[in-house]
Amino acid sequence: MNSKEPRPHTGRRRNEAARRAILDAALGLLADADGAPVSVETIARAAGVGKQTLYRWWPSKGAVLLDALTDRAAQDVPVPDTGSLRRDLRALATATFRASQRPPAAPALRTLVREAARDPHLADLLRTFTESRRADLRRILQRGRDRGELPADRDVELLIDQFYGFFWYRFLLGHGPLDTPTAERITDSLLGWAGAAEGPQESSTAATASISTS
Amino acid sequence: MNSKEPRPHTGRRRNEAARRAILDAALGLLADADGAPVSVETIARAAGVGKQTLYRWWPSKGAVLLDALTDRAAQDVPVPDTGSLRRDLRALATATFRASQRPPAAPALRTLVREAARDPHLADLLRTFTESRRADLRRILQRGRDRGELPADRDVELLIDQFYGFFWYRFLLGHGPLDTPTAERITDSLLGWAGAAEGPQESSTAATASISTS
DNA sequence: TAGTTACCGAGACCGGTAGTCTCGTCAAGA
DNA sequence: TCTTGACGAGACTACCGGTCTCGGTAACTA
Repeated sequence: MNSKEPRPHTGRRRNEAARRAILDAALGLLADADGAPVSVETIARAAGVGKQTLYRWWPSKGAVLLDALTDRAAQDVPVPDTGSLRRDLRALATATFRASQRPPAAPALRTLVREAARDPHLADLLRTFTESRRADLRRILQRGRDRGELPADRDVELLIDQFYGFFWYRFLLGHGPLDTPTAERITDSLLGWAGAAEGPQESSTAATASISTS
Repeated sequence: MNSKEPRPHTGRRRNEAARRAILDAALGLLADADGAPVSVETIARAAGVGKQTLYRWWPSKGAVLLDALTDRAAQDVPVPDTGSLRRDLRALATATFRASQRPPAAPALRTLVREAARDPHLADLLRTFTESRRADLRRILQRGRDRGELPADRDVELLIDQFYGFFWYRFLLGHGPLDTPTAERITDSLLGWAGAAEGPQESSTAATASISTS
């Protein structure tokens, strides 16, 4: 028949409180146990919920964890558009580093990556997440190139991977700082530490002397 | 008593064939199942060996995997010392990228990192491995700085993390090339793309002129 | 040759996990 | 009141890392 007609919903509705309880419990556990894996049993128990309720709404444990994390940390890193490439990049770096450092994001994200290492489902989700961040940075760089702030022959993909590679490397290994001075230094390193402050720095030789101060 | 005297070895000796069989089986499984986890059972079965034999000689599964990988890929990336920073860095990048791409290293290393994400023991081993690579690069950069090829105010640790961060990011995500042109581009990007090919590109440091000829 | 020692393959076993399935219950609409 | 589907609870399967035990066997010693 015309089963196209979506049969009106009957029966008990989804319990929104349970959804929130699951996400909250997941985020809390992600944040607490730094590095230690978070089990489904633990999440369900902490949320006061049956495992089946969890699997009814999410396809895997990884999906729950990612959902719990992005649920809050979504808009922590806005994409700047100030009209200056260097300022945009510096702002993005600063916001990214800062968001990655303050709890509960830091331990949660670390645990999430560890889980992704053995959960292909979660790995996929995480890949699309990072790809969207890469796309944000790509837009920033291309705007800058259109304005002539970036030489046309610089490899944008290379720059993107240098930035996020640096970030993830330091974030996951945790052997070096990810603070505001670092954000400025990585910006200068990517765009050319010569002529850092402002103005086109061409004529490679000339500008160097003036700025290397800061 | 003088138990200091090491009692001469008695009893059956270690079976070298079993050792090799285990390492070969481990490497083969690491290489075959890209990303898929490798279980101890599988290794033991493939090597025709009891699990206990494996645990008699290695403290954990991760140790076996790392041993299997470094057993062969040890000296694939020699540390260059040509007298030119740019040439050294380019050589290191090229060798690193090349070694990471050719089988069986590539899938095996990827699997190894995934295993390390949930095996703290293996994570430690892998950390010391990467730290030694970082130390190699640090020496190269410091030699270059001593020769005046690198401005004294450039952050060496930042450069190291930019390089290896970029490498691991591309290697693990696999979304961009790690070939020879990329090795040259990342070198130029780190050392300054201006005046990349030849000639001194800045006036600030006098020494630069004399050596960068390559 | 006989005895001792320690490695060998095999596999049972333990604790823990992801995901499935079933049960009796409960809320929302017809 | 009856149907539907979500709910909490937890048993269950399948798998894995790591431990333990077993009978057998190679290498060395007396």
